[in-house]
Amino acid sequence: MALRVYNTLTKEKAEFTPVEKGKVGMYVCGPTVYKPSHIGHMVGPVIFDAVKRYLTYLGYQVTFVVNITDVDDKLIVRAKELGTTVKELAEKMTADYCDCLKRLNVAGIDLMPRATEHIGEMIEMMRGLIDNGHAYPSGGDVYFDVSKDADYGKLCHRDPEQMEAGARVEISDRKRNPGDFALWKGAKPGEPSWDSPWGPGRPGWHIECSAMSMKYLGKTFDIHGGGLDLQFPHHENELAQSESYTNQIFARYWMHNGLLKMGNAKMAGSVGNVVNVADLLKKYHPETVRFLLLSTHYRSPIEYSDDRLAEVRRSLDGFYRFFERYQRVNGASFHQIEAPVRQGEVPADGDFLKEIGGLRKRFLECMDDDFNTGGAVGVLYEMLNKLNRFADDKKVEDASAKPQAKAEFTEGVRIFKEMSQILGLFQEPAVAAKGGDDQLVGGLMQLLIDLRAEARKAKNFALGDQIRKRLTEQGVTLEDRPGGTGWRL
RNA sequence: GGCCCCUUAGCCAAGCGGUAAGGCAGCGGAUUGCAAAUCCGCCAUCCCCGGUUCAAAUCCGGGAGGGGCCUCCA
Repeated sequence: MALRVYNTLTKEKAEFTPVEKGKVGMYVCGPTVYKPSHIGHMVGPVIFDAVKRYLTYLGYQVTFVVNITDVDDKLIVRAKELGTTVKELAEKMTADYCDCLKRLNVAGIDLMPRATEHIGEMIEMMRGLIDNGHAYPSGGDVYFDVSKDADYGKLCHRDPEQMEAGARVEISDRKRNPGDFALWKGAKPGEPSWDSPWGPGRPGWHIECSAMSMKYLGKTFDIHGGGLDLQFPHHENELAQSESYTNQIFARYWMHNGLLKMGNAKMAGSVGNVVNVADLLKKYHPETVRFLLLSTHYRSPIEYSDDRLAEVRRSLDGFYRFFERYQRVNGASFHQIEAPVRQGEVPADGDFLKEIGGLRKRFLECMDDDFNTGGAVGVLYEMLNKLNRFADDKKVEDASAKPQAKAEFTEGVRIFKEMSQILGLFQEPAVAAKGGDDQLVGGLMQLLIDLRAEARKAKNFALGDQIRKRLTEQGVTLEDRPGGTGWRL
């Protein structure tokens, strides 16, 4: 089966074929760095990180670019409020953004170009657009002339005339048409500015993405992604100016992710209901957040709430307990397993591995179908169930377990790991139980477990249960397993 | 006012014409001294009304409810 991708431009799924065989260029719109990142900012990066992982798994060499908008009205206003410079604010907030990405295991971004470092490219592009009649300077500004672009509106499937009807576009006597948008804004006193043939100023919002994406990925590249709310005007304008400039197709596949919802409204700075990533991560492990974002298909809105996060946290427990189980069987951590990337069928002997192989196939089919991570996550749960069942049936934790059974079990776990890596999940121990590494706590726990064991041996269950009950009150759960008693927080 | 999209069990969520994945919660059972963990089983006919089809959650038309965009927004 081949990878199929939904394209906003055509409104349908089509088989994915890159411009250049074996390579993929992917550009995703990043944040305007004027405030700390909220969770909504993480949706795109996490999803496209998974997209890159999967494309890489399929053998493509992927270049993943996320831009940083480091000059803009909001930055100027915010910097003034804080009594700092735009540059300093941008640097600080970019660091925050990068830190959030790192914690959510978004590891695939190759380049993060800054708008302010590409003024030259933008000027060159504007010059070209003015020369070919698609843009015009006006009173120190430069505008894109929408009326000169025959297929303007094709991304959003809108007729420009209809849009203008009830539109509340910025009125300016410098524009020829109300729908025209600024490529360059003439400097006002006190604002950061750069020299240009049209006088000092700064770039408009859309031009940076055209200039930078084409610089790093070429005039025609494969995937352009971003939030659904960026479709218009940002992406429509980006597309219009780029294709007017090069006379070539800009991005071949436009992918738009659904927005995060708080209750029944989207989460956004403009709505004022944002949840800071840094704050959130104080309460929930990053993997819980990543898992939540990948549990839904990327084009659907994602329900966000504290209850939901708590539920995800609970549902993740099954995986984490299984990893502990694996460690009991093999003595090594699940996280150290090397799971090679294998194309095609995995050779399988025996019903168990055939079953796991079948699930692996289903997982891959989900990903092939427009990166259906939600379906893929479901398959992961099914694998977990099969793995546990096999472990129960064959008693792989017992010393008497057959080496053959243990080997099959281990191979099954490797396949599970191979799949989970594609989603960027379970890469590191997520619940290194608080205090679990602490020698003193470990020693004290062993003491209590030993005392309880003695009480139980003497059939003093009342005392044994009291020890367990009081530990439960402290948030410690005991598990009596064949090989002895374990505990976790 | 215009343009899009969504509606699947108590909650979250796959599904893209062939008779409803998965998770959380709940219930019953195995296991356990009792638990925990794990396993087994149970738990929906897909917002409503029509239509197309041998066959529809899936296609078409209408209705109801919710959301997004048209303005900065991931």
